[in-house]
Amino acid sequence: MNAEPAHEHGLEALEHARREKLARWRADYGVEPYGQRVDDITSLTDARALYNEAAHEEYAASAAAAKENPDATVVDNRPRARVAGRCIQHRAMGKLVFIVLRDHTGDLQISVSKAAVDQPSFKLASKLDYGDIVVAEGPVGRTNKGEICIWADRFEVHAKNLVPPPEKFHGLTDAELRYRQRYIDMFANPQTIRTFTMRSKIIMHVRTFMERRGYLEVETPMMQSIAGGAAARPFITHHNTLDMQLFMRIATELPLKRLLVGGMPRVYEIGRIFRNEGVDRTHNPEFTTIEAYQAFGDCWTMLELTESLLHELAQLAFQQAALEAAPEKRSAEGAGNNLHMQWGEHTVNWSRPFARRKYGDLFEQSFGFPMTERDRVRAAGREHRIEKAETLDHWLLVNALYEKLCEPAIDPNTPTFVTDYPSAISPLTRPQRDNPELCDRWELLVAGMELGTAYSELNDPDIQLEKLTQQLAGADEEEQAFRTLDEDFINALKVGMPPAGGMGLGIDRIVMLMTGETTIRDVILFPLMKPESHDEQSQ
RNA sequence: GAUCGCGUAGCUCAGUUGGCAGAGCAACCGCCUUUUAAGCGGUAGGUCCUGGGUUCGAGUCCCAGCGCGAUCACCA
Repeated sequence: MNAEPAHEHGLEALEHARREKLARWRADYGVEPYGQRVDDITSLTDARALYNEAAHEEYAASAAAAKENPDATVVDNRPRARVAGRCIQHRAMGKLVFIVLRDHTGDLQISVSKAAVDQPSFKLASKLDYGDIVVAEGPVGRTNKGEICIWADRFEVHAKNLVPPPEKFHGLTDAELRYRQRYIDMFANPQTIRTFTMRSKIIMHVRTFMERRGYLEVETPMMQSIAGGAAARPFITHHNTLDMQLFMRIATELPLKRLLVGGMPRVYEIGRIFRNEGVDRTHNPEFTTIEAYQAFGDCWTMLELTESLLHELAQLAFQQAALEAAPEKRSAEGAGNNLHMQWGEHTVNWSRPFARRKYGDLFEQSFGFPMTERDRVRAAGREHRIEKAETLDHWLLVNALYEKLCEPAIDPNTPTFVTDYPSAISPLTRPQRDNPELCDRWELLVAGMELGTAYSELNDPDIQLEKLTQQLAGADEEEQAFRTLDEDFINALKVGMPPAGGMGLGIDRIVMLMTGETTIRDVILFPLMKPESHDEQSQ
């Protein structure tokens, strides 16, 4: 054997050891540890379910009899399975090796006996590394201790692991490494695949729900020359041959409304949007929303739609939690309409109907006077040290106070629609006929998170132009760099948009609530990370 | 951006009043046909995040920086 180069240490030495093993396997046994197509693989969970007690007993008895009397025949009617998985535990006991494999469905033990396979296979099995990907085949039986186990008579390595895997009991807990090397996190922490499987099921359910309701799914541009529909800072990019500045979209709202103008009665888009803002437990720069628009609906149409959708998703999550029984992450109780789901410190009650509270009532409840009393609002602004309390527009000040005191006062355990928003902070919403200071808009709050918003859409081009112009006038120097009046949108309204209800929901936050994950990074496969620093280059 | 916490072997973590750098797992060699985080014997593995300072002596104390996390602010 080659002497290990003296300069290698740590990670390099560990990889070197595995490369040497790989070379030995090729040279000594003629095996190729990077395998190829294998058909008819049974998942580990399905293979476990094949276990047949009677067949096992019959086999065990006849094998014991055959030991006493060499003439007796061994009866083996145990079901057979071909499985594949990554080695996550390895216990070699001389002439018998126990290996625990893991796949996307779960874990299963296999055992390789020296007597049952050819010599190369046994050598591979006994020298297998944690992290290697294996194909094995044999009868499904059990061990003396009762563990269901495949007694392999075929054993192959189909991918060699060269990178030392995380510690097998504690797994990978370092949050940064979990996100940077998600492919390791996924096999080290089975919850990760469960969460993203649930995410997929939720999105699929949203699509079938919207289809049932007669909505058409559409795709609109992610790269736009004007980033409209929200007030966030956009990411800026550039098209080379057209020498043109482009923005990544910050909302899907304005293109979708153009589709209402064009004559699509019900449209929705599920897609990624991009906001150049801070990163924290509930914000990732790119995230997924659903926006839906229904001609001749209003914000109450959207309320019913949203409440139904979320209630169905909660039922789906409830069933899933019951199936998985992953009590450390998730506990859910109830049946039918009675759905309580734990999320962090909270227990969210998804029973219908959700709560409805008027914005103004919440304000008055917190401050003891109506939000329309300008002098008292100004005084409250000073008292609660709102930034620029002296000069801020009345309604912006109301909203600052609302967000500081009223929003946190909403019961986090009860999904709550806050309705009747001030028009002044809702530039795309139609003012109420009998009280234009308020508008038909709601926001949905669950567990302290804003889950979404909906409007009765403003379809009067003149009022819309006035509101957008007003908003632009209030923009500071930095904002003016990326805010432009979308004249074509105004033109579309001039062509005529039917009255409509529109709604937007944050898919990632919904997935958080339904899976019990309290960090948005745990429901986004590859959350945005700073590049890893290389000390030689920085500084 | 502010505050707090953390940064020690591939992973998970100890490290006392400032006094020789530690454990378990993983790796390597050996033994073992029913293990369950297998066990037993042996070997190897360290820029204690980086830079400065105090000190006879710093993983430990001080300063600055970097990275990560949490909370807050920002995000209609």
